[in-house]
Amino acid sequence: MAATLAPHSVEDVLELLRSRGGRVTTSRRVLLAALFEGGPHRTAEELAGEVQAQLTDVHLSTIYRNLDELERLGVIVHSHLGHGPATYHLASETHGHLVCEQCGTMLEVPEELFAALVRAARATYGFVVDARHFAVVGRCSACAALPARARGDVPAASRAEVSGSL
Amino acid sequence: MAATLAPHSVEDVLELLRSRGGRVTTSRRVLLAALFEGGPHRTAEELAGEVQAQLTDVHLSTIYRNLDELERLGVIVHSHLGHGPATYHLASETHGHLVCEQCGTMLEVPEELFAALVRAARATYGFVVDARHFAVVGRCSACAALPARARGDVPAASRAEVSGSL
DNA sequence: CACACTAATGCGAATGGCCCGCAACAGCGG
DNA sequence: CCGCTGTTGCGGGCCATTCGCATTAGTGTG
Repeated sequence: MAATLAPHSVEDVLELLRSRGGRVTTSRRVLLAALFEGGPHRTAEELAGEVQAQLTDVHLSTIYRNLDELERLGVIVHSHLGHGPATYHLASETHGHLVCEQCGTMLEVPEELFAALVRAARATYGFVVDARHFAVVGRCSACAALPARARGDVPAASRAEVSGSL
Repeated sequence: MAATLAPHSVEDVLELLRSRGGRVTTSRRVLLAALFEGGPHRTAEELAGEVQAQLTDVHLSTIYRNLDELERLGVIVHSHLGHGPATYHLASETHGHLVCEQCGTMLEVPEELFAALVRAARATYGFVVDARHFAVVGRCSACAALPARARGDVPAASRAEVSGSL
């Protein structure tokens, strides 16, 4: 709910913002443009980079504040993939994540994959699952094929390559 | 190896440790005792507290290093519940977590709850899910009943009370 | 049982991700 | 054009975790 504010154009969001007593600033406009144009899964820092490409003086903390605000408005959502920084994306582009804890590859998966879990959690515990917020970790098909507990031999060097070649 | 090292007594683990070229130190002994005796879901800092109650000079970084080591051996597992610090518990006491992002309450749930997801992920993507490592977030029955948009009004003050009254 | 070899530790400092307080600034309604 | 108040830049702070390094202490061996 929250009234399904999800699909918006930049202008729509700005208007929503204004209607809530917020103000339309350049940094917000640019941040929104970045969110709407670029791919999903960008970290605050990446987004900051994109914004700063056009507006050199935008401070990281402003990015965080604006991301928070947008999230409060229901426009975007952030997820924690693996151990690294959170990633942000439009609420309308929502999906689940499977992250390989061995090689760092990330798979985006449709929310339906979680349907049974969502149903069971609600039925059994009255708990409404938000399958998008935290990634589901495990091992991807390639790594799963390796000798099971090779983990000891392969330190977490992988982490550097989060999200593989996506 | 590779093999179900999960259920151990303190001594078993120490022996495993030694057999891998590791050394049995007092801090490890005490840390293991804490892990075996106390409840699940303790953070590194909490564990450090318990260890230091008996061995005043154990440094936090030693706790982290030992926890890492134990995890590498497959003796313990750590999970990320909500946004706070990670929690550690014995691999044998494994279960999933549902964390309410509104009030912070945590539910421990049997792994079966994830059975369908695990099956689907493997069937569709060849991905082997580890449902324990990251919590599944959402809203608990109480919070789900509230007007959906209360989020903006209730800052994340909740985090302090993680794990509610369990 | 002493020794050497090297794992483990204490310590402090650093890192990374994120948030805060404050004073200056800038939308927006009037 | 003004003033009210939301926003921003900036710098510093905080928390969880990690690192480097010199020192200490398990261990198998002789």
